[in-house]
Amino acid sequence: MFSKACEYGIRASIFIAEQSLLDRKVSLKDVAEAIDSPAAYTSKILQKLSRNNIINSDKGPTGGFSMGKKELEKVKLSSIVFAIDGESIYNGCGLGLKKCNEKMPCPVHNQFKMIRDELKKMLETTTVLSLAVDYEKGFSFLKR
Amino acid sequence: MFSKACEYGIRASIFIAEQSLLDRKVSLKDVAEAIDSPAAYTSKILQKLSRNNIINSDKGPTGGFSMGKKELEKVKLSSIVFAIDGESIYNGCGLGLKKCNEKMPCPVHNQFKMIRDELKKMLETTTVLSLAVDYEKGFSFLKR
DNA sequence: TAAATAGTGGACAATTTTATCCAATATAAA
DNA sequence: TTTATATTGGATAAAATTGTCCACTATTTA
Repeated sequence: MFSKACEYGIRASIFIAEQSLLDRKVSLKDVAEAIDSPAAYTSKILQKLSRNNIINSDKGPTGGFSMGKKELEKVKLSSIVFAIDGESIYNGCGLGLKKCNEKMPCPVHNQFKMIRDELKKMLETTTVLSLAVDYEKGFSFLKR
Repeated sequence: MFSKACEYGIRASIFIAEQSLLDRKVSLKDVAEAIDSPAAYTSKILQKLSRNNIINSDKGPTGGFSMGKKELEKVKLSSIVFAIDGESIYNGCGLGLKKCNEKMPCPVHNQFKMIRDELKKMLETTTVLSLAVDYEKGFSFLKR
């Protein structure tokens, strides 16, 4: 469904969000351990999220990654997916045709449209904050 | 959503099905041209479909690929996806966790389950035959 | 101002996926 | 039985994705 990079990105964001709720900045190492991902690769992904204003990053001692109140309130899963995987999830044809629309649809255009629209709605309405709160309560897990 | 191989596989199956409705066998070249895919790569995919009894393949002159009446009636998209991409679409965790279930869910487990179940239902109820019939009527396209 | 810390950026490596090439096999028709 | 045709299987190659390494920059604290 998503690229590995995107999966790491979502998991990392949830962890950073949760720690930010507790007023804690986290280091790259913290993140990689919390979500069980390769640190250096995760670093690249966090850079992307940072450039897209989804998370903050601060250098130097006492530095690390965090999310501000504003970000916590407004960041949806869709922002993360878009920042990392682009809009192919929404636009791309299910059968890989370059052009595929109502006028000239691939054979499964309508069937896929249904699913895709559901997915889109889900991503656009699910906040990282809500996922972080559940995670904080121990209702969900970021590794294993 | 699916691998490129799987996209080619679905498109190829629809084309072969449609031609079989007209009692025509098609060659690898025919398929590759009809769905605009690399021939040699498509060959590997057709082999996989053939071994999974989704299509027939006959060697020699007058050989080619085809689908029998039985196959035409029973082959669903799910069979093709399973033959090529395996069951990761159904089982795999949306966030890439090795273990993810009701007891120990990833943060988006339930949200993804909804979408995935819809997708599964769609794949399991959509026959290649129905897609081939639409394609035959000019309602849908396999390239561009 | 020096030292220690933490993210950044760029080059590089491994793996997986996608794609190509060609000799071998099977088969139909002449 | 020879020839032509079409798929098969194996080896390779190219491209994309995933993952690693290391020197550099920024920043805090002593």
